[in-house]
Amino acid sequence: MLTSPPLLPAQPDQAEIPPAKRADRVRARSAARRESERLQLRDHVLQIAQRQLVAHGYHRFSLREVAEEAGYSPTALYRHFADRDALLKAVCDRYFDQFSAVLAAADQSATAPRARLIAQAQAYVQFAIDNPAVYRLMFLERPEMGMGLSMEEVASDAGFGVLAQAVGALAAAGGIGSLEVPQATMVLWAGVHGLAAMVVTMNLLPPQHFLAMTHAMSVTMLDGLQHG
Amino acid sequence: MLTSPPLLPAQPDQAEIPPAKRADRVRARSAARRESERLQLRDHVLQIAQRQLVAHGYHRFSLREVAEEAGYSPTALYRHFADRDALLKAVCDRYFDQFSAVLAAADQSATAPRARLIAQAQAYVQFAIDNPAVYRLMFLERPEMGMGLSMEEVASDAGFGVLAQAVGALAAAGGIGSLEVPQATMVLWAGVHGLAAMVVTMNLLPPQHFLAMTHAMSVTMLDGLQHG
DNA sequence: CAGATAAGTTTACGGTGTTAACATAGTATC
DNA sequence: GATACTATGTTAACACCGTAAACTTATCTG
Repeated sequence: MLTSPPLLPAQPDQAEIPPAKRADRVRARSAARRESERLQLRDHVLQIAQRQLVAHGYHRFSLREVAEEAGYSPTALYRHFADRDALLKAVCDRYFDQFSAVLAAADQSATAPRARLIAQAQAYVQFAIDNPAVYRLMFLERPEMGMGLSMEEVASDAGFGVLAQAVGALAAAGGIGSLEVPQATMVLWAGVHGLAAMVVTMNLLPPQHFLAMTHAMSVTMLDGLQHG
Repeated sequence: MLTSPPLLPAQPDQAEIPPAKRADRVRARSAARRESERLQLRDHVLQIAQRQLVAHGYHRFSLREVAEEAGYSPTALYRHFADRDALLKAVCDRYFDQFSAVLAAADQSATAPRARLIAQAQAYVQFAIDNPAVYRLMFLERPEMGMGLSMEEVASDAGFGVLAQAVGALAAAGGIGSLEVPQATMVLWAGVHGLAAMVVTMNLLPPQHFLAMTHAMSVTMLDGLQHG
């Protein structure tokens, strides 16, 4: 919000500002600018990496090719990422945020716990249909790179939180029989994850069928939980 | 079934056998022996490939290293396998037979359809626990190599047949509500597959917990099918 | 015996991730 | 303001990888 900007930026009265403080401010802003440039570059590289991952899949994904498209020498990326897997993990993290948002949106499309969970399941599998290479990277190819997801990582994930909360609401409404909430949560996740994994690793059926099967699986599990 | 074998194999009377026919027999047996040697070598290589796959996983698996351990030059294996993925696919096929046998054995450990299906699920996940790298190769890394499993391949698999038959028996006993048998079969498979996939790609929980969860998931789905 | 066929080797090509040594620009310090 | 330092690149090099082509050698065939 600048007030009636002149053609030339107003020169601050240098006499009123101690030179030392001004130097400090310049230094701070310079550092901030460099940091921002660094982040911008990182973002640029990640965007390219993301597209190449989608295009070629995990094991054709090439660090050198990313560097070339980004306009760097092959080894330049090592200043920003420890190694190939670190770069892919960064792509992964970015998608986890997006995935959580998708699940949260689906969750808010309904109010009854049962309907919320069904909507989540549909959105979950739809995400896998839309981003098969990404889903594989996020959930299936973890052991090929660094390491598999730990329970702590999952528990702190926003998307898992959305699921866990809906299951809690279901339990509060008496929709869960003998199972504990954490177990019911894992069972529901595993069931939908199984369908998603099939979508992204096999050529069994056209995607629409998998959405129908997701519905069937959801209601089957929810019925089973209620009567168990 | 040889009758009282002498110390030395009986020499067939050469005078009574036309030389031409004997030559034919020698030729046939020579071909058979060569074929047998070829299969034996193939088997040997597959055994080594199998161990290295388990040790290193899919994407560290190296054709050259297999050749070295088998005592061949790197390119020799191309006489027996089209390429790296063909070799891995051969390993895969071998394990599919073993997997089917495991499922069939579990199926026969019970008589009631519900109990048969629960036993199958337990054996299924137990197999994944015992052979994580192999399970990944068989079901999760198909797109990285040639191509994903098709519906025809699955339908013709013995293991899937065991499952489908048990689901058919369950339906005959009135254990399935509104779902069709094929859909119920896929839902059950997908659910258990989801747990197995988690076992072999994540570090969420110790394996025993997953066996307990497999039981919980099985009964939940079976209950849901019945009341659906 | 001559020729075809199969199995295996050597050599070579283009690709990969990654390390080490060097260049350079921008910043901090005296 | 010269000097040292740090961040960010580069180039060169290493050790792999899968795979194709040409060559050698043994075996079987007519």
